[in-house]
Amino acid sequence: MPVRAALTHDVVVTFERVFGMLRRVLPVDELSLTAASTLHRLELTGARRLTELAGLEGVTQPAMTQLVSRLERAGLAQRQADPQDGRVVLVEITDRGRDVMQRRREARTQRLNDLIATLDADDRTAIAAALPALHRLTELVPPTPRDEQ
Amino acid sequence: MPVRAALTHDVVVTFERVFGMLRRVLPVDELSLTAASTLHRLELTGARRLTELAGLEGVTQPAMTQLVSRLERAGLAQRQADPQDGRVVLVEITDRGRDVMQRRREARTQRLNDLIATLDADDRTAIAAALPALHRLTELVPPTPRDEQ
DNA sequence: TATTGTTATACTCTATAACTATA
DNA sequence: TATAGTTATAGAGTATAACAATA
Repeated sequence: MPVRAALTHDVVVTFERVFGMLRRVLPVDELSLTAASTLHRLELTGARRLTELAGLEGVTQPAMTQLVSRLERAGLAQRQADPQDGRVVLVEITDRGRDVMQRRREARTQRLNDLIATLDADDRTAIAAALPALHRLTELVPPTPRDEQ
Repeated sequence: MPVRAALTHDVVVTFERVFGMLRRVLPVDELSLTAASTLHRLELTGARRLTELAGLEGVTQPAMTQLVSRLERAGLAQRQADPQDGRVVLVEITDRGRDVMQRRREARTQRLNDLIATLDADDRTAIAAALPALHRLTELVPPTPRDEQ
């Protein structure tokens, strides 16, 4: 289907432009992409096993071990023992971690707000109208791609 | 303006979800974000000075020196002398660099295409309708934020 | 003296391989 | 013996500070 393929190409090019723009506009505020994504997941879903987090975030188990150690050192997450299985480490976000994520979202929103405010009403409407579709798009990805390997 | 602020908040949250989804779906294929962005810029605009690239990409001069060295080692870009000014290094993309970028875009398009194809027609239409607005949004960012410092 | 770029050094983040502890 | 996690080691990618070369 040529129409669909052309749309996809435009989507890829536009997403890459948006990526680049956000990378320059939004400060990393001390959290790596994986760190922020992991904390966000812990915020939404509660405690998770370390290996499970590694699979969900698409990094190796040693990488997640180190990320969790860094988050723990920064007071943003903490390890817990699993009473059922002595091998397992459960990871959960701390109150401070929630605060940091909250402030991060506010700072990013403020930055982007200045840009979006300069768009005309039609453009803002078009973006707003696409958000539900984009949200559904993100939900299409199998959440645990590594679990099947 | 509450409407506008609410929109921005939703945009930030959705963009972050899209970011995370793309990070898991699209393989990095050996190019870092900065490397891909730099090559893309060199593709579009031709040879640029090293310091200029550092400013455009939002990294320091030493970081760009090292990135260009890695790109050169991989055969994707090359340094050239500036005949007008002996201090200046001009960087340009190679034919192999263009090939790599082309294949990268094709691979990403193919991956995303599978996802987008599963959306319903209304969602695809909404996303397509938002692309021009998103493109304009990316153009709002001053291209060389570090030049003014 | 100012500008352009490189080198030196250090830290984060990632990977693979080898290891420890529990099941 | 298999699974969960950590430690060891190496490389990419970034920063700041010090340096060399050219203007």
